[in-house]
Amino acid sequence: MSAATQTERAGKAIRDLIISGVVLPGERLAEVQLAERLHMSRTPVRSALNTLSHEGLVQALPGRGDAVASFAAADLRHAVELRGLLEGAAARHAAERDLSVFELDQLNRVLKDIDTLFEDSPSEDSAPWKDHVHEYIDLNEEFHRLLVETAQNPVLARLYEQLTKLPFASPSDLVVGYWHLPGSHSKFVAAQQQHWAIVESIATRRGTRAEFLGREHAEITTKALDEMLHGGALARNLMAAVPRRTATAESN
Amino acid sequence: MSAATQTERAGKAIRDLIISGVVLPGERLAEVQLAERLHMSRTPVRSALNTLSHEGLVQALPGRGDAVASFAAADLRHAVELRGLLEGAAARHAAERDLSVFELDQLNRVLKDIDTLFEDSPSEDSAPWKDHVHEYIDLNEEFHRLLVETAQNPVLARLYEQLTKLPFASPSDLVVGYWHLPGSHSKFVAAQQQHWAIVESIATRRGTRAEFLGREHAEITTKALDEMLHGGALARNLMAAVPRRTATAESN
DNA sequence: CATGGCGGTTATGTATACAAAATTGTGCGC
DNA sequence: GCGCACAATTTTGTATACATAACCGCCATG
Repeated sequence: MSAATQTERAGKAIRDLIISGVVLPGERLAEVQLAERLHMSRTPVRSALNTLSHEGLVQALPGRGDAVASFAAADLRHAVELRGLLEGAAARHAAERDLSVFELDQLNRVLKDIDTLFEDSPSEDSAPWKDHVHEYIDLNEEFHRLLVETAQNPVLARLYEQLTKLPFASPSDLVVGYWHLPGSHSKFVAAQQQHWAIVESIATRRGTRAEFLGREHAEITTKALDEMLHGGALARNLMAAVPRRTATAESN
Repeated sequence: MSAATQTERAGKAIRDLIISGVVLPGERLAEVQLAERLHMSRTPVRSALNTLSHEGLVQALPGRGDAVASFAAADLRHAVELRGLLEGAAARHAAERDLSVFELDQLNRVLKDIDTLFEDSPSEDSAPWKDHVHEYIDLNEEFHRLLVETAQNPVLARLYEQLTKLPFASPSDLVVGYWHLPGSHSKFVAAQQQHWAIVESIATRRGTRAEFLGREHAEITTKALDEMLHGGALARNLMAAVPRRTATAESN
């Protein structure tokens, strides 16, 4: 039907269960229970849980299966900061190596597309602003992906991928929730200016500037994160480590 | 016998097969074949391969099992540089937070122990120098482990762990091969001075200095790595991506 | 009443049989 | 002789049965 293998289906399904908050942080994930719910055998469930534990979404308990991982607010901030660190390193690597005009064009084109988006809605009150969220997310992710790819550093790319597997560390994870908040428009415009500055630094081979711009770029996300945390706009089901019994039966 | 579960045994065994060069980079790792060799069923082998692919030692081929991962010389350098980046971040975090005297004492004590080692053999010609390798490795690893732990940043710690799972990215992976090369003594002494400088920066809350010292500290390893690469002292079985047929039968 | 062992129960760990997919080899047609 | 399709074989993916270890309540005992 949807995915290729049962294991992939299981991974997606369990991830959704966690992110949507159906299962809460700290809660045990029993194989049989999951297998029943997903209408498959324990084998692919087990395999998926193994993968998810490596990705950090579930915590493996030695000899006692797995539980949903829980994160503190500080963890979110740290993850974003680390993404900035890695993207900064990527920007430096890109700046310090010989990159083709094609690669630079790729980066420029994505940023031009984002510019077009903002020209189309120059303020928060503009009509198309609201509808542009997903276009922006796609383009933003494409830019960050390109940036890491352009560094041509497989080890860095791997580490970056592992970090952004966390459901709040990816470049666009918070965008959808922040887009509609008042004052967000200027933040995204500022972020886009940083995008341009990063590419300019890369094009002119200024590695140090590129690195620090990459790090500073993450600060905007951190700011947005803090606003969302204080305003309660962040309905994250991953954070509160509320212990809850397994409770398959609702008899009480 | 040795380990707790078959899966752990499989993981250890396969890792050894790869690191010792029994199986070469790019070579396919068939489950049945491994299961036979390790005298167990496919299930724990499969589980271990899954884990190893997340650690980066084997590469998962979608739908076609796994193959031994291969690394280029540039990958080794990049891994070391990234370790410096993360240790620098850890040092900064440690410097910028309120750490207890106990934590500082722990760091100081490890460094004092390393000092004792060097006082015991002040030059390469000193008698006990050769025998101190493993003591140094233990203490060095303890220091780097403590440094990351002191940052109190679980996301960073996780990322660091994932990076150092690579068999050449860990702080002491190259030490044993470099120890006996001429001129290494001064390098280790210099590294130890950087250790002290890092702890001093942390103690005096100088985060930026701590971070850059952490990054610079990795440069020594990079230097050592280059020497070993040029001198052929690095008998790594992970690097050459020699394609080889599966060849269970040697009939031809 | 607290505690510690004991057995029932449930969960994970492992083996194996079977299904499906991919690879390889082979033969047919051109 | 070359290429393509098809079948044989191998390999991975999945289900299920069994083994083993962890958990939980109970009862005996101090």
